[in-house]
Amino acid sequence: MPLYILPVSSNEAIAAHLSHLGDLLELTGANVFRVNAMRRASRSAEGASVDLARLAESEPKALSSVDGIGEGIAARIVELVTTGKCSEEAKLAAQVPAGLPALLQLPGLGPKKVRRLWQEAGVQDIASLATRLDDGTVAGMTGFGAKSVANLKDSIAFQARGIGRFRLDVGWREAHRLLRLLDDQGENPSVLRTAFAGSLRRSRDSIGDVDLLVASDEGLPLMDRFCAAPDVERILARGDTKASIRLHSGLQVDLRVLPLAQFGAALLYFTGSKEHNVALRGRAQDRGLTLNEYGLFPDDGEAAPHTRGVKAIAAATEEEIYAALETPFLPPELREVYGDDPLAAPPAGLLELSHIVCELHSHTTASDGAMSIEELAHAAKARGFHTIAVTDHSKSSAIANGLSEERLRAHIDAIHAARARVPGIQILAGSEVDILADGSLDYSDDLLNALDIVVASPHTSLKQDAGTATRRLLRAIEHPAVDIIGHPTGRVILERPGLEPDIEALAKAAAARGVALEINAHPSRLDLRDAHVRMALAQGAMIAIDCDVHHEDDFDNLRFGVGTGRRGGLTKDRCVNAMGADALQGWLDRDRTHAS
DNA sequence: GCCGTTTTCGGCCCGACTGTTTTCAGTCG
Repeated sequence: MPLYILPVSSNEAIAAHLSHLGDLLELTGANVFRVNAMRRASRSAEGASVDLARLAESEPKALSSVDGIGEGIAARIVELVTTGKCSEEAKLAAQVPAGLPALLQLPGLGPKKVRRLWQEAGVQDIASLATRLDDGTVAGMTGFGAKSVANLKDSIAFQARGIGRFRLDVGWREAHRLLRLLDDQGENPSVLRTAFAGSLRRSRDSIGDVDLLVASDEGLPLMDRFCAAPDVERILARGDTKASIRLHSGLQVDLRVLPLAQFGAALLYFTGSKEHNVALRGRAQDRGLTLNEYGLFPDDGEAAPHTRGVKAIAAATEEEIYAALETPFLPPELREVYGDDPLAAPPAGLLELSHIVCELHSHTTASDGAMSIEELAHAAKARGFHTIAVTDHSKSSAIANGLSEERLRAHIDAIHAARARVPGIQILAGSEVDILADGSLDYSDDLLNALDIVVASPHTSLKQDAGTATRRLLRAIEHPAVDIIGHPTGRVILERPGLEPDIEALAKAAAARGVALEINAHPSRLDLRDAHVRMALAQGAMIAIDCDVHHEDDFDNLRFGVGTGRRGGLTKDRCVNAMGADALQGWLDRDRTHAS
């Protein structure tokens, strides 16, 4: 979709323009390295920890300090931010049919073939491609045979199902199901090790496909088993060491089978990101080495050392490969391109799942949860938590059975009473209070002050413009009763974008007030998202990671929230849920009177 | 278009698989 007429104020919007520009360059036959540079800049913009639009206005020269953005692309960003369009993008868009870039998304079609379909068969968009496939035009072109035609028809039908990316939990579930199937619940002696890689392992907020690795010396039976797995809709590719299937859900799953001795190299390679791999290969080259999916080898100038009996310097584990490259080990979540050094060491004390010792956002049967106060407390205690905050919905969330002021007063008493029945865990009486459209809260100050903890969240009016949303959330942050801003943007992954507030401004105010900004761990939210976490940390804000528990299983979503935090560089000391009981109480007792 | 103790030009990761091909181009990750 051409975006060049929309105002450009967010990093995501800038990234979308650069990506679109990359498509257009590719379709007009530009140098492949220019195209790649544009793609790389787009990804860099998307993950940048600074607000590029603000930088473009205040200090445009600093744009070039972002990895992958040089003078040329910096100038385009300045143009986008100041005029709302990019003249090069507009010029190229005028040369290319508007529906053509969409063809690049069809599996099996790359820039070369799309260009030929456009120039030799007059294909303008997916509809005209379908026509040319049906009337035999495409089958008559050199390089396109009957199989290509059939595959393209399948690709179009698949795309028409509207299946794009998938939520992280879907990938997690399928990855574990298929790996269990392949190793026969751990009983298959030929399976020496299994892992999932790709964006699932990097804990991106959505995934395009699932990558599975199996260490085994007997690949073919595993390929058979994989391709015959329940729920396989179509086998997309199948070789001796690699196969791809599509499930009925539309999710594509790739399997690689390899010797155990090369597992680390393959895991590294297939975990990516692509940019991280490129950076590591560059590091290898600097040291006279060459890195591929089979290992790290001395570079003798010849290709494919693994096929020529060259002994690998490192291959069995990721750790030994990083060590041999004299590069600090990077956990998968940080293998993206951020800032000016993509191979910079991870922050000391990077948050881990085991650091989380309390849950501060949960619901009971009083509003829309499935557990009673006691059941919730027992479930939290069973997870080893020292504190659970009961934060049912406030009165405006009528659809979630939000509590009236009167019901909340009785609920507070019920929570206090439950403390005696569930010893060994602190049960906080709280509320998830709606932040109304104007930034006011859904309960009186008097009632809010009677609570141990207040999570304030936006639930409605999620299409406000950025300025209004920023003012709305700032007002909530500045309310002295508020402790946490819950799912600050209200986005739902793959469904709605949510608010686009000025995260840096919110984080600055939150830092001044001691308010934490939440990473809601539910896989449909992951809100704040990774790039927002980076921005918030840079401004000094504290972060909360909460499961927004409605059902007992929701505690398991913590891994996704922690993954998002780690992607944002979150350390243990900046996460309120990693505080011990005393420190947490100290935070809740902080001075709320000082002005920001 | 970006990048640089091989730095202002000349590189830019590389191997598996597919389909259409008789030796390889294109796509994908």
